[in-house]
Amino acid sequence: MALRHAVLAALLDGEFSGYQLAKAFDVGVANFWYARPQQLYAELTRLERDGLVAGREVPQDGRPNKRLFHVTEAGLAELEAFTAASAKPAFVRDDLLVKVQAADRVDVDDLVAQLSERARIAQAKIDLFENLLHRLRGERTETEFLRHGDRVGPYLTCLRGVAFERENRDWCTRTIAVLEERRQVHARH
Amino acid sequence: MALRHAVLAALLDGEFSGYQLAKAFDVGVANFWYARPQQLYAELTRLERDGLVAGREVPQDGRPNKRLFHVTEAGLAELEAFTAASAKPAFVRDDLLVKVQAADRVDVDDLVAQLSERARIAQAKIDLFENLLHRLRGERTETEFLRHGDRVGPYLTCLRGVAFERENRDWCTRTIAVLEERRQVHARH
DNA sequence: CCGCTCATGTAACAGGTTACATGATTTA
DNA sequence: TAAATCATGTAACCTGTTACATGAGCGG
Repeated sequence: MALRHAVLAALLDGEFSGYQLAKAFDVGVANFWYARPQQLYAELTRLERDGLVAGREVPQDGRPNKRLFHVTEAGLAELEAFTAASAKPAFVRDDLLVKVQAADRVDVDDLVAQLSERARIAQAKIDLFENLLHRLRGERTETEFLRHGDRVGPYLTCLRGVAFERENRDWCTRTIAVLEERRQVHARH
Repeated sequence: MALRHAVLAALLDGEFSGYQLAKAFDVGVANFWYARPQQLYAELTRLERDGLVAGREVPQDGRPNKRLFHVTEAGLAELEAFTAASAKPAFVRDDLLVKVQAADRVDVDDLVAQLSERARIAQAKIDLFENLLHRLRGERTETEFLRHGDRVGPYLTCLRGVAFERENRDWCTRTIAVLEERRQVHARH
Protein backbone atom coordinates (compact mmCIF):
# COMPACT_ATOMS: atom_id res chain seq x y z
CA MET A 1 0.00 0.00 0.00
CA ALA A 2 2.10 2.90 -1.20
CA LEU A 3 -0.42 5.37 -2.51
CA ARG A 4 -1.11 6.39 1.03
CA HIS A 5 2.56 7.20 1.55
CA ALA A 6 2.71 9.02 -1.74
CA VAL A 7 -0.16 11.20 -0.56
CA LEU A 8 1.52 11.82 2.78
CA ALA A 9 4.74 12.79 0.99
CA ALA A 10 2.83 15.14 -1.29
CA LEU A 11 1.17 16.80 1.67
CA LEU A 12 4.56 17.64 3.19
CA ASP A 13 4.64 20.70 0.95
CA GLY A 14 1.58 22.29 2.51
CA GLU A 15 -2.17 21.97 2.62
CA PHE A 16 -4.00 20.60 -0.39
CA SER A 17 -7.53 19.63 -1.26
CA GLY A 18 -8.42 16.33 -2.90
CA TYR A 19 -8.98 18.21 -6.10
CA GLN A 20 -5.54 19.82 -6.04
CA LEU A 21 -3.86 16.52 -5.29
CA ALA A 22 -5.85 14.91 -8.08
CA LYS A 23 -4.49 17.43 -10.56
CA ALA A 24 -0.94 16.86 -9.38
CA PHE A 25 -1.19 13.06 -9.41
CA ASP A 26 -3.07 13.03 -12.68
CA VAL A 27 -0.70 14.15 -15.41
CA GLY A 28 2.34 13.05 -13.51
CA VAL A 29 3.34 16.51 -12.36
CA ALA A 30 3.75 14.70 -9.10
CA ASN A 31 6.51 12.90 -10.92
CA PHE A 32 7.02 10.37 -8.19
CA TRP A 33 3.61 8.75 -8.41
CA TYR A 34 0.41 8.71 -10.37
CA ALA A 35 -3.24 8.19 -9.42
CA ARG A 36 -6.82 8.88 -10.40
CA PRO A 37 -9.03 11.39 -8.58
CA GLN A 38 -11.36 8.69 -7.29
CA GLN A 39 -8.46 6.86 -5.77
CA LEU A 40 -7.24 9.99 -4.04
CA TYR A 41 -10.57 10.88 -2.52
CA ALA A 42 -10.90 7.34 -1.26
CA GLU A 43 -7.37 7.36 0.13
CA LEU A 44 -7.84 10.73 1.83
CA THR A 45 -10.95 9.39 3.52
CA ARG A 46 -9.02 6.41 4.82
CA LEU A 47 -6.03 8.54 5.86
CA GLU A 48 -8.29 10.86 7.80
CA ARG A 49 -10.12 7.96 9.41
CA ASP A 50 -6.74 6.58 10.53
CA GLY A 51 -5.65 9.96 11.85
CA LEU A 52 -2.68 10.29 9.49
CA VAL A 53 -4.00 13.45 7.92
CA ALA A 54 -6.43 16.08 9.15
CA GLY A 55 -8.68 18.21 7.00
CA ARG A 56 -10.31 21.55 7.56
CA GLU A 57 -13.33 22.83 5.68
CA VAL A 58 -12.65 26.01 3.74
CA PRO A 59 -15.76 27.88 2.63
CA GLN A 60 -15.48 29.67 -0.68
CA ASP A 61 -17.91 31.97 -2.41
CA GLY A 62 -18.97 31.24 -5.91
CA ARG A 63 -17.50 27.79 -5.56
CA PRO A 64 -18.11 24.58 -3.67
CA ASN A 65 -16.39 24.39 -0.31
CA LYS A 66 -13.20 22.46 -0.19
CA ARG A 67 -11.33 20.48 2.40
CA LEU A 68 -7.64 21.22 2.86
CA PHE A 69 -5.59 18.39 4.29
CA HIS A 70 -2.34 18.34 6.18
CA VAL A 71 -0.19 15.59 7.66
CA THR A 72 -0.55 14.92 11.39
CA GLU A 73 2.16 13.78 13.82
CA ALA A 74 0.92 10.22 13.39
CA GLY A 75 1.18 10.70 9.64
CA LEU A 76 4.80 11.77 9.89
CA ALA A 77 5.55 8.76 12.08
CA GLU A 78 3.94 6.53 9.47
CA LEU A 79 6.13 8.06 6.77
CA GLU A 80 9.20 7.44 8.92
CA ALA A 81 8.23 3.81 9.38
CA PHE A 82 7.57 3.42 5.68
CA THR A 83 10.97 4.88 4.83
CA ALA A 84 12.71 2.53 7.22
CA ALA A 85 11.02 -0.54 5.69
CA SER A 86 12.72 -1.91 2.60
CA ALA A 87 11.31 -1.16 -0.83
CA LYS A 88 11.20 -3.72 -3.58
CA PRO A 89 12.85 -2.59 -6.80
CA ALA A 90 10.67 -0.96 -9.40
CA PHE A 91 10.55 -2.27 -12.94
CA VAL A 92 9.40 -0.97 -16.26
CA ARG A 93 6.05 -2.35 -17.26
CA ASP A 94 5.15 -0.80 -20.53
CA ASP A 95 2.83 -1.81 -23.36
CA LEU A 96 5.13 -0.16 -25.84
CA LEU A 97 8.02 -2.39 -24.82
CA VAL A 98 5.85 -5.44 -25.41
CA LYS A 99 5.11 -4.17 -28.89
CA VAL A 100 8.76 -3.54 -29.66
CA GLN A 101 9.63 -6.99 -28.33
CA ALA A 102 7.40 -8.31 -31.10
CA ALA A 103 8.88 -5.84 -33.61
CA ASP A 104 9.96 -8.42 -36.14
CA ARG A 105 6.50 -9.92 -36.41
CA VAL A 106 4.14 -6.96 -36.45
CA ASP A 107 3.40 -3.97 -38.64
CA VAL A 108 6.34 -1.54 -38.58
CA ASP A 109 4.22 1.51 -39.46
CA ASP A 110 2.04 1.02 -36.40
CA LEU A 111 5.13 0.69 -34.27
CA VAL A 112 6.86 3.75 -35.65
CA ALA A 113 3.70 5.80 -35.22
CA GLN A 114 3.43 4.83 -31.58
CA LEU A 115 7.09 5.38 -30.92
CA SER A 116 7.03 8.91 -32.26
CA GLU A 117 3.88 9.69 -30.33
CA ARG A 118 5.63 8.45 -27.24
CA ALA A 119 8.72 10.51 -27.97
CA ARG A 120 6.50 13.57 -28.27
CA ILE A 121 4.83 12.90 -24.93
CA ALA A 122 8.21 12.32 -23.29
CA GLN A 123 9.47 15.65 -24.61
CA ALA A 124 6.39 17.40 -23.22
CA LYS A 125 7.07 15.88 -19.82
CA ILE A 126 10.72 16.90 -19.96
CA ASP A 127 9.65 20.50 -20.57
CA LEU A 128 7.17 20.31 -17.73
CA PHE A 129 9.68 18.85 -15.30
CA GLU A 130 12.41 21.27 -16.27
CA ASN A 131 10.07 24.16 -15.63
CA LEU A 132 9.27 22.72 -12.25
CA LEU A 133 12.96 22.33 -11.44
CA HIS A 134 13.55 25.93 -12.35
CA ARG A 135 10.68 27.10 -10.18
CA LEU A 136 11.96 25.05 -7.27
CA ARG A 137 15.52 26.32 -7.31
CA GLY A 138 14.63 29.92 -8.13
CA GLU A 139 17.67 32.07 -8.80
CA ARG A 140 20.14 29.63 -7.31
CA THR A 141 22.23 27.21 -9.34
CA GLU A 142 21.36 23.55 -8.99
CA THR A 143 24.45 22.74 -6.92
CA GLU A 144 23.83 25.70 -4.66
CA PHE A 145 20.18 24.76 -4.18
CA LEU A 146 20.89 21.09 -3.50
CA ARG A 147 23.47 22.10 -0.90
CA HIS A 148 21.52 24.75 0.97
CA GLY A 149 17.86 24.62 -0.11
CA ASP A 150 15.54 23.71 2.73
CA ARG A 151 13.41 21.23 0.82
CA VAL A 152 15.20 19.16 -1.78
CA GLY A 153 13.01 16.03 -1.82
CA PRO A 154 10.74 17.18 -4.63
CA TYR A 155 13.74 18.44 -6.59
CA LEU A 156 15.50 15.09 -6.39
CA THR A 157 12.46 13.10 -7.50
CA CYS A 158 11.93 15.54 -10.31
CA LEU A 159 15.51 14.94 -11.48
CA ARG A 160 14.66 11.26 -11.67
CA GLY A 161 11.57 12.11 -13.69
CA VAL A 162 13.52 14.18 -16.21
CA ALA A 163 16.18 11.50 -16.58
CA PHE A 164 13.54 8.84 -17.15
CA GLU A 165 11.74 10.84 -19.81
CA ARG A 166 14.98 11.73 -21.56
CA GLU A 167 15.87 8.06 -21.77
CA ASN A 168 12.40 7.35 -22.96
CA ARG A 169 12.57 9.93 -25.73
CA ASP A 170 16.04 8.95 -26.88
CA TRP A 171 15.23 5.27 -26.92
CA CYS A 172 12.10 5.94 -28.98
CA THR A 173 13.93 7.99 -31.59
CA ARG A 174 16.74 5.49 -31.78
CA THR A 175 14.34 2.58 -32.13
CA ILE A 176 12.51 4.41 -34.90
CA ALA A 177 15.82 4.95 -36.70
CA VAL A 178 16.68 1.26 -36.44
CA LEU A 179 13.29 0.13 -37.72
CA GLU A 180 13.34 2.62 -40.60
CA GLU A 181 16.80 1.57 -41.66
CA ARG A 182 15.92 -2.11 -41.54
CA ARG A 183 12.94 -1.40 -43.75
CA GLN A 184 15.27 0.14 -46.36
CA VAL A 185 17.77 -2.68 -46.12
CA HIS A 186 14.91 -5.12 -46.54
CA ALA A 187 13.51 -3.26 -49.56
CA ARG A 188 16.79 -3.60 -51.43
CA HIS A 189 16.55 -7.38 -51.49
CA MET B 1 -4.97 -6.75 -20.22
CA ALA B 2 -1.36 -6.63 -21.33
CA LEU B 3 0.22 -9.60 -19.61
CA ARG B 4 -1.32 -11.80 -22.25
CA HIS B 5 0.42 -9.83 -24.97
CA ALA B 6 3.66 -9.87 -23.05
CA VAL B 7 3.42 -13.66 -22.94
CA LEU B 8 2.64 -13.86 -26.63
CA ALA B 9 5.64 -11.62 -27.39
CA ALA B 10 7.88 -13.78 -25.21
CA LEU B 11 6.74 -16.92 -27.03
CA LEU B 12 7.84 -15.47 -30.36
CA ASP B 13 11.34 -16.68 -29.59
CA GLY B 14 10.39 -20.32 -29.46
CA GLU B 15 8.61 -22.84 -27.30
CA PHE B 16 8.60 -22.38 -23.56
CA SER B 17 7.01 -24.02 -20.57
CA GLY B 18 5.19 -22.09 -17.86
CA TYR B 19 8.14 -22.70 -15.61
CA GLN B 20 10.63 -21.28 -18.09
CA LEU B 21 8.49 -18.23 -18.68
CA ALA B 22 8.11 -17.79 -14.95
CA LYS B 23 11.87 -17.65 -14.56
CA ALA B 24 12.20 -15.11 -17.33
CA PHE B 25 9.36 -12.90 -16.09
CA ASP B 26 10.42 -13.22 -12.50
CA VAL B 27 13.73 -11.43 -12.06
CA GLY B 28 13.04 -9.11 -14.94
CA VAL B 29 15.28 -10.92 -17.38
CA ALA B 30 12.32 -10.49 -19.63
CA ASN B 31 13.14 -6.83 -19.31
CA PHE B 32 9.97 -5.72 -21.00
CA TRP B 33 7.57 -7.05 -18.40
CA TYR B 34 7.39 -8.73 -15.04
CA ALA B 35 5.02 -11.29 -13.53
CA ARG B 36 4.67 -13.99 -10.92
CA PRO B 37 4.57 -17.70 -11.76
CA GLN B 38 0.96 -18.06 -10.64
CA GLN B 39 -0.06 -15.29 -12.96
CA LEU B 40 1.72 -16.92 -15.87
CA TYR B 41 0.17 -20.33 -15.37
CA ALA B 42 -3.23 -18.71 -15.16
CA GLU B 43 -2.60 -16.64 -18.25
CA LEU B 44 -1.31 -19.60 -20.24
CA THR B 45 -4.47 -21.51 -19.38
CA ARG B 46 -6.58 -18.62 -20.65
CA LEU B 47 -4.45 -18.14 -23.75
CA GLU B 48 -4.78 -21.81 -24.62
CA ARG B 49 -8.51 -21.77 -23.98
CA ASP B 50 -8.79 -18.81 -26.39
CA GLY B 51 -6.67 -20.54 -28.99
CA LEU B 52 -3.91 -17.92 -28.98
CA VAL B 53 -1.26 -20.39 -27.90
CA ALA B 54 -1.03 -24.16 -28.19
CA GLY B 55 0.87 -26.46 -25.88
CA ARG B 56 2.30 -29.91 -26.29
CA GLU B 57 3.10 -32.30 -23.49
CA VAL B 58 6.76 -33.22 -23.24
CA PRO B 59 7.50 -36.28 -21.11
CA GLN B 60 10.77 -36.19 -19.23
CA ASP B 61 12.41 -38.79 -17.13
CA GLY B 62 13.46 -38.01 -13.62
CA ARG B 63 11.37 -34.85 -13.79
CA PRO B 64 7.73 -33.92 -14.01
CA ASN B 65 6.39 -33.62 -17.52
CA LYS B 66 6.19 -30.15 -18.92
CA ARG B 67 4.05 -28.41 -21.44
CA LEU B 68 5.78 -26.36 -24.12
CA PHE B 69 3.73 -23.56 -25.61
CA HIS B 70 3.92 -21.75 -28.93
CA VAL B 71 1.94 -18.92 -30.50
CA THR B 72 -0.80 -19.85 -32.97
CA GLU B 73 -1.91 -17.93 -36.05
CA ALA B 74 -4.72 -16.44 -34.01
CA GLY B 75 -2.17 -15.43 -31.41
CA LEU B 76 -0.09 -13.59 -33.96
CA ALA B 77 -3.20 -11.81 -35.20
CA GLU B 78 -3.99 -10.78 -31.65
CA LEU B 79 -0.49 -9.35 -31.25
CA GLU B 80 -0.93 -7.42 -34.49
CA ALA B 81 -4.19 -5.95 -33.24
CA PHE B 82 -2.62 -5.08 -29.92
CA THR B 83 0.25 -3.31 -31.63
CA ALA B 84 -2.11 -1.27 -33.77
CA ALA B 85 -4.10 -0.08 -30.74
CA SER B 86 -2.65 2.92 -28.95
CA ALA B 87 -0.72 2.46 -25.73
CA LYS B 88 -1.02 4.81 -22.83
CA PRO B 89 2.28 6.25 -21.60
CA ALA B 90 4.07 4.41 -18.83
CA PHE B 91 5.13 6.20 -15.68
CA VAL B 92 7.52 5.53 -12.86
CA ARG B 93 5.75 4.27 -9.77
CA ASP B 94 8.37 3.60 -7.21
CA ASP B 95 8.32 3.38 -3.42
CA LEU B 96 11.84 4.71 -3.30
CA LEU B 97 10.82 7.91 -5.06
CA VAL B 98 8.11 8.46 -2.48
CA LYS B 99 10.72 8.14 0.23
CA VAL B 100 13.07 10.58 -1.43
CA GLN B 101 10.19 12.99 -1.94
CA ALA B 102 9.93 13.04 1.84
CA ALA B 103 13.73 13.26 2.21
CA ASP B 104 13.74 16.44 4.30
CA ARG B 105 11.46 14.97 6.91
CA VAL B 106 12.64 11.41 7.41
CA ASP B 107 15.74 9.61 8.64
CA VAL B 108 18.62 10.18 6.23
CA ASP B 109 20.46 6.98 7.20
CA ASP B 110 17.48 4.83 6.23
CA LEU B 111 17.28 6.65 2.95
CA VAL B 112 20.96 6.34 2.12
CA ALA B 113 20.90 2.64 2.99
CA GLN B 114 18.01 2.01 0.62
CA LEU B 115 19.51 4.11 -2.13
CA SER B 116 22.78 2.22 -2.08
CA GLU B 117 20.98 -1.11 -1.99
CA ARG B 118 19.00 0.03 -5.01
CA ALA B 119 22.13 1.16 -6.81
CA ARG B 120 23.59 -2.28 -6.20
CA ILE B 121 20.53 -4.02 -7.63
CA ALA B 122 20.54 -1.71 -10.63
CA GLN B 123 24.18 -2.55 -11.30
CA ALA B 124 23.40 -6.26 -11.13
CA LYS B 125 20.64 -5.81 -13.68
CA ILE B 126 22.92 -3.81 -15.95
CA ASP B 127 25.42 -6.66 -15.92
CA LEU B 128 22.67 -9.16 -16.62
CA PHE B 129 21.24 -7.16 -19.50
CA GLU B 130 24.64 -6.46 -21.02
CA ASN B 131 25.39 -10.15 -21.01
CA LEU B 132 22.10 -10.80 -22.73
CA LEU B 133 22.85 -8.15 -25.34
CA HIS B 134 26.19 -9.74 -26.02
CA ARG B 135 24.62 -13.17 -26.39
CA LEU B 136 22.01 -11.81 -28.76
CA ARG B 137 24.39 -10.04 -31.12
CA GLY B 138 27.07 -12.72 -31.03
CA GLU B 139 30.22 -11.70 -32.86
CA ARG B 140 28.62 -8.83 -34.73
CA THR B 141 28.87 -5.21 -33.65
CA GLU B 142 25.70 -3.61 -32.36
CA THR B 143 25.18 -1.49 -35.49
CA GLU B 144 25.77 -4.46 -37.71
CA PHE B 145 23.36 -6.62 -35.74
CA LEU B 146 20.63 -4.00 -35.60
CA ARG B 147 20.89 -3.54 -39.35
CA HIS B 148 20.93 -7.17 -40.46
CA GLY B 149 19.99 -9.38 -37.51
CA ASP B 150 16.79 -11.31 -38.07
CA ARG B 151 15.24 -10.71 -34.68
CA VAL B 152 15.96 -7.33 -33.11
CA GLY B 153 12.87 -6.92 -30.89
CA PRO B 154 14.41 -8.45 -27.78
CA TYR B 155 17.61 -6.51 -28.35
CA LEU B 156 15.80 -3.20 -28.56
CA THR B 157 13.78 -3.79 -25.40
CA CYS B 158 16.93 -4.89 -23.64
CA LEU B 159 18.61 -1.63 -24.61
CA ARG B 160 15.73 0.17 -22.91
CA GLY B 161 16.25 -1.96 -19.85
CA VAL B 162 19.95 -1.15 -19.64
CA ALA B 163 19.32 2.56 -20.09
CA PHE B 164 16.69 2.50 -17.37
CA GLU B 165 18.90 0.73 -14.88
CA ARG B 166 21.85 2.99 -15.65
CA GLU B 167 19.70 6.03 -14.94
CA ASN B 168 18.50 4.32 -11.83
CA ARG B 169 21.98 3.62 -10.55
CA ASP B 170 23.35 7.06 -11.37
CA TRP B 171 20.40 8.83 -9.80
CA CYS B 172 20.80 6.77 -6.63
CA THR B 173 24.50 7.53 -6.27
CA ARG B 174 23.95 11.20 -6.98
CA THR B 175 21.10 11.41 -4.50
CA ILE B 176 23.25 9.75 -1.88
CA ALA B 177 26.00 12.29 -2.52
CA VAL B 178 23.54 15.18 -2.15
CA LEU B 179 22.12 13.83 1.10
CA GLU B 180 25.56 13.14 2.55
CA GLU B 181 26.81 16.58 1.70
CA ARG B 182 23.76 18.25 3.20
CA ARG B 183 24.32 16.31 6.36
CA GLN B 184 27.83 17.76 6.60
CA VAL B 185 26.68 21.27 5.82
CA HIS B 186 24.03 20.88 8.47
CA ALA B 187 26.49 19.56 11.04
CA ARG B 188 28.65 22.65 10.73
CA HIS B 189 25.84 24.92 11.98
C1' DC C 1 -26.40 27.52 -24.17
C1' DC C 2 -22.26 24.69 -24.40
C1' DG C 3 -18.32 23.24 -22.46
C1' DC C 4 -14.80 23.90 -18.96
C1' DT C 5 -13.19 24.25 -14.12
C1' DC C 6 -14.02 23.44 -9.27
C1' DA C 7 -15.25 19.81 -6.00
C1' DT C 8 -16.43 15.20 -4.42
C1' DG C 9 -17.62 10.93 -4.70
C1' DT C 10 -20.00 5.47 -5.71
C1' DA C 11 -20.01 0.85 -7.91
C1' DA C 12 -18.44 -2.76 -10.70
C1' DC C 13 -14.63 -4.88 -12.49
C1' DA C 14 -9.92 -6.10 -14.02
C1' DG C 15 -5.39 -7.04 -12.73
C1' DG C 16 -1.74 -8.19 -9.57
C1' DT C 17 0.11 -9.90 -4.96
C1' DT C 18 0.50 -13.00 -0.99
C1' DA C 19 0.04 -17.12 1.00
C1' DC C 20 -0.31 -21.82 0.55
C1' DA C 21 -0.22 -26.69 -1.63
C1' DT C 22 2.03 -30.76 -3.90
C1' DG C 23 5.53 -33.88 -5.17
C1' DA C 24 9.65 -35.75 -7.42
C1' DT C 25 14.76 -35.20 -8.16
C1' DT C 26 19.26 -33.30 -7.94
C1' DT C 27 22.96 -30.87 -5.43
C1' DA C 28 25.60 -29.42 -1.19
C1' DT D 1 19.59 -34.70 5.46
C1' DA D 2 18.51 -30.22 4.16
C1' DA D 3 17.99 -27.16 0.51
C1' DA D 4 17.40 -25.99 -4.12
C1' DT D 5 15.35 -26.94 -8.74
C1' DC D 6 11.72 -28.59 -11.73
C1' DA D 7 6.80 -28.22 -12.52
C1' DT D 8 2.09 -26.68 -11.74
C1' DG D 9 -1.38 -24.73 -9.67
C1' DT D 10 -5.73 -22.69 -5.97
C1' DA D 11 -7.79 -19.10 -2.99
C1' DA D 12 -8.15 -14.87 -0.66
C1' DC D 13 -7.02 -10.41 -0.86
C1' DC D 14 -5.42 -5.77 -2.17
C1' DT D 15 -4.93 -2.21 -5.51
C1' DG D 16 -6.09 0.21 -9.46
C1' DT D 17 -9.17 1.24 -13.53
C1' DT D 18 -13.53 2.35 -15.91
C1' DA D 19 -17.78 4.05 -15.96
C1' DC D 20 -21.01 6.90 -13.98
C1' DA D 21 -23.18 10.67 -10.84
C1' DT D 22 -23.93 15.39 -9.01
C1' DG D 23 -24.04 20.30 -8.96
C1' DA D 24 -22.63 25.19 -9.04
C1' DG D 25 -20.30 29.01 -11.52
C1' DC D 26 -17.66 31.05 -15.33
C1' DG D 27 -16.12 32.16 -20.22
C1' DG D 28 -17.06 32.36 -25.09
